[in-house]
Amino acid sequence: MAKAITKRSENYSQWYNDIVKVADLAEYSQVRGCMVIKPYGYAIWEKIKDQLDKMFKETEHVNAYFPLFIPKSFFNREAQHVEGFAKECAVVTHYRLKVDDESKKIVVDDDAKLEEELIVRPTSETIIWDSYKNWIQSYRDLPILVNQWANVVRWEMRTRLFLRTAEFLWQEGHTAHATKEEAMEEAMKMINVYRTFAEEWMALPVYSGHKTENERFAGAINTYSIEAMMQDGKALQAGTSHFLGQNFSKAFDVKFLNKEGKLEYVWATSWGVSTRLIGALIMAHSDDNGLVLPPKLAPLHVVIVPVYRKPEQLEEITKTVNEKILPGLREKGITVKYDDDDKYKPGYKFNEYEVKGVPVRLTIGIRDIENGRVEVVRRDTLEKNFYPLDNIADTVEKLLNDIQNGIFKKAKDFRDSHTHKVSNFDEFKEVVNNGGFALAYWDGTTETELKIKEETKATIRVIPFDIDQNKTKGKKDVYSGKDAKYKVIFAKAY
RNA sequence: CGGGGUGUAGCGCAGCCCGGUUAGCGCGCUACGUUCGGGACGUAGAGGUCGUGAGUUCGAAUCUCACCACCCCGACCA
Repeated sequence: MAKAITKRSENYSQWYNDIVKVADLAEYSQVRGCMVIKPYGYAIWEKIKDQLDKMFKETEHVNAYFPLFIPKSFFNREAQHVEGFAKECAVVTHYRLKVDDESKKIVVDDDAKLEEELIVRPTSETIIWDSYKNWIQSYRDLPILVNQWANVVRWEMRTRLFLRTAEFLWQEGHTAHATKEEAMEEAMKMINVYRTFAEEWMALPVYSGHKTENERFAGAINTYSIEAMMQDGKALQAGTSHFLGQNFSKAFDVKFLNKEGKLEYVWATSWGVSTRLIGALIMAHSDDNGLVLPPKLAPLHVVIVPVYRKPEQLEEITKTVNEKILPGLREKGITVKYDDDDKYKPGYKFNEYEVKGVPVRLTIGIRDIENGRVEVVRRDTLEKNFYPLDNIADTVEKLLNDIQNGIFKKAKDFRDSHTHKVSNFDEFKEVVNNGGFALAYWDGTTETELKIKEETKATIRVIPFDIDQNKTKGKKDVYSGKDAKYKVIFAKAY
């Protein structure tokens, strides 16, 4: 065993690191906290990106691109926003290097100091709203429904591949609207897009709902979030959508003339998901044998491994594969690789594709051709079966569907069985400490929320949309014992 | 920023305490041969500014000082 994977039960976070490594998704670079996303990891990001981009366009959004650098002064405009990001900004102070006369080494040229420092964007609200000021004069200019695919930098203290890196890739939608209602609707629409994407494409069941005031995005009036459960029972915030009210339009003085001829401030939203989704994918579905990917996001759906001894045998297998397998699969839009590389043995290949989470493997040898069959292995269950060569494309197509649905169900069953209603604080602590979501009543105060966090490290992940909050009457807060306002999900989070 | 740790071949490490010829080991890599239905084996080989700088010494991977970088555990975060 050249590539050992730590078992989840032994050390969950080491297991995660091992998966990233053996599946060849990413590695740390020479730059602190920054990762190199390797081709296979990037291919997954491209699948995510392509589908989301399609969904954004279906909801009438367009893409644009804004600068990487933001003048420092822009951050002064929105007080809460600065406060949220100031502590983790990379700052550009100079624009030139020179060779030092004495040491002969490259040094920063002190003569090339910037008049005003530039901040490497931690998020783009400020620079975008500065532009929107010029774009918007009339209600006829609204709405603006723009998305940007970009990288951002947040100088985090502690980083983890995909989950929290100093630089990460994401998309950020920034919309401007004439009315409050329309903006609120937009924020809700986009959290639902995220939810659909998570559940239908990532096979990742999520709870969606409001964030509490304390957990809100810096500068937002309201933040919606989708929260997923990882296999250690911890929560991962997988996507957020914010109703920003008029905070940014006021900060950047973006007004429009309405139909009545009156000047009004514009209403805003922003929403984003990042390469963190790849971390979610890994931690939700993978097992001790390696990565497990939902077929809809797998860069490669099917790999075909030939088994042979002599060149003539390989030739015969190749002929069969080319004639009877590849065309049918490709016709169905299934991505397939025939790995006839003679440098590696079948056993090596089996493991290679298994750790990389390729959903379906076909193994074919001379014996199989004689019997008109092929061995089919599904990655999620590792089940092996022989199927007739004849309608193999249909078989594989159905199998891919089964896997997509199967891993969603598995993840949902896991989440549901680790989500518990708790009626007192002892139960609460037990659920949260054992890894799980606690459904509990909350009195609605930040004070209680913070005390619970201090004692248990659990936070309110979300005030779920699909819980009728009117039914909290007569219920008591799980910690304070005061009258409950909401029924919420508490958990330890990444 | 507080606490701990590590820098030696592409990767993972030993050697350092107690200085001494040519700096080792495993994996990986290259060539050839035998293998090939779950990570094959043999033989031969290539690969090193011992993190950087200064000092002690006849002699430094090893001792001293400074610096740099990274990792782990906390507080903060998508």
